[in-house]
Amino acid sequence: MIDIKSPVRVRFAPSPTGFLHIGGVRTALFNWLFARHYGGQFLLRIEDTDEKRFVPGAADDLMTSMRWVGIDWDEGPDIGGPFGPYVQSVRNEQGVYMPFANQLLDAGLAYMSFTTEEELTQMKAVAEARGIKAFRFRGPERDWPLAKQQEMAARGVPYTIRLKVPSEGSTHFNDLVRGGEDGIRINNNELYDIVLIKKTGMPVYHMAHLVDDHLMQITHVLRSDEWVASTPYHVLLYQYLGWNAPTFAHLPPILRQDGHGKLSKRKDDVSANRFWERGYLADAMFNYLTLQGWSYDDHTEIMTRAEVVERFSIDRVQSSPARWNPAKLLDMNGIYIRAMSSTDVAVAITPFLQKAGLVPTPVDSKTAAYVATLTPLIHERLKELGEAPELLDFFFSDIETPSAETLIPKKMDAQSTHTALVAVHAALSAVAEWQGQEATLEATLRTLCEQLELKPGQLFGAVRVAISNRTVAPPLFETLTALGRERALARIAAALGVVAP
RNA sequence: GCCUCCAUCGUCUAGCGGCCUAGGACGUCACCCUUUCAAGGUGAAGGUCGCGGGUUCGAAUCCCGCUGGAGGUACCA
Repeated sequence: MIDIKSPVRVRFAPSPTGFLHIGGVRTALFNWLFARHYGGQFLLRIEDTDEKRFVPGAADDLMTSMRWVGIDWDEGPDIGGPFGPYVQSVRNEQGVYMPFANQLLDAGLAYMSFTTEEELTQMKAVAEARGIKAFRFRGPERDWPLAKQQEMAARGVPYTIRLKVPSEGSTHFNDLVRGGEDGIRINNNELYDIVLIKKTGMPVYHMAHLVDDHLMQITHVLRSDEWVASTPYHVLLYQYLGWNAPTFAHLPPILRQDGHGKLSKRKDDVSANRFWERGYLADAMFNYLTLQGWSYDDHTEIMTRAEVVERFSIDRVQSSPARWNPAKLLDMNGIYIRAMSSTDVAVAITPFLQKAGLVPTPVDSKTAAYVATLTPLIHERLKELGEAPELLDFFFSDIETPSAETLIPKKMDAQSTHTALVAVHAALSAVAEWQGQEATLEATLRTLCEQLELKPGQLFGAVRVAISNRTVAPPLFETLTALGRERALARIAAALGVVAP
């Protein structure tokens, strides 16, 4: 059992470079769960130090995605907080980072590097040509006196500020989920002098996130697995700055469905907003994501938010990768949909019906009532709310008269189908009031089956196709009454024309 | 290439030295229910616990090697 000291402060710090994808949501979720379980704070910070990849609106989009899944934050760009602002570009404008870079410069733990990117690639190429397997950049200026560096800078030569990484020894850190008891150790000669401040004056991730984590009093860093390789730099930076490092926990990656590589928003259709667009329930997504890299025991899967918060522990976070499994998510979504009341489902599917043009916007009370009567017919058949329009469209709009091919049931021909449908039309016409008379209608058609010596499957099938122009539809008699006597009879009449002799 | 991490049914996972002839879930298949499709019920197939060595009376569980996979190797995060 890992002992976590309260109070904890954790954060999710995405960079606004596009839609938030499922992997990002999972990282945010685990941080949130950690904070809520241990009664600490969870904050959101926007890391927009990459001017080139910045996408306008991405920060808002990502907050929408997080809220959708049910992740709220105690401090953040939109709500502020005692350690704000929570956007790095703004913090940089306020001069948050430079003093610390200067502190390192003064202490001789960082240096101004005048080596250009071109020169660097050149140096790499030369090293490679000479057979040096792994080129680890250490700037020639690292041994210059600070005065000489400042002199160059004063002449207007562009420079970056690089961390002076030791060439010898090793750097070690512990991780709550990986590396075992001994933690992770890396030889310093595997490291290179990373850039802390770009020549534009903008801090790089390593610098910015670390300063912010310290200033914002972050106690635990739960982040994606891809950061373990750069954690040694962070450990070094904490030492150089004289700060205590937070506790690290690197979360397992979510691999693509084929297991080849991490989930990526470019190659995989996994941006969070895609899921609510298709009719995934936030609760289902929450529950599914919870299980990507964490488990409670050997059999419990369906859990409420409160239960997960109560049960979450970092000990049970998996160190091996999870794999994106849409089929499992789909199944879970179905479970959550079935757990809803039909009234709630009716409300939930309405936007999808509107989007499909089946229902007016705003929806009038009469249509809303109709949707409510239709919903029970498809409720348990729904795995994505977005499937509702295709399941219900024939209730809202005219159908194409079915072809003879789809209309004629198994082991029957046009002649017998025609005879059957004529009989159906007559028998059904004889029932004057259909409202609530599903049983009467059923009895009527079953009697007809006996008279015509047909199996229910055959006769019912023909009627189903006649009224819906589809072979798969909701239960027949509920469909009939929901459609209404007049429309249903008209459709049957139209259909029997198709198989007329 | 080098460095780091990871390794149980197709997939997600339980398992932290004897309860394991390895449990659950998704998916797949069969049967039942049944007017189609779902849902529900029952059941089945599916893992020599990546491979090879150790340690131990005893290993999926501990150690070593190998293999495989992932991540990193940017003035991106």
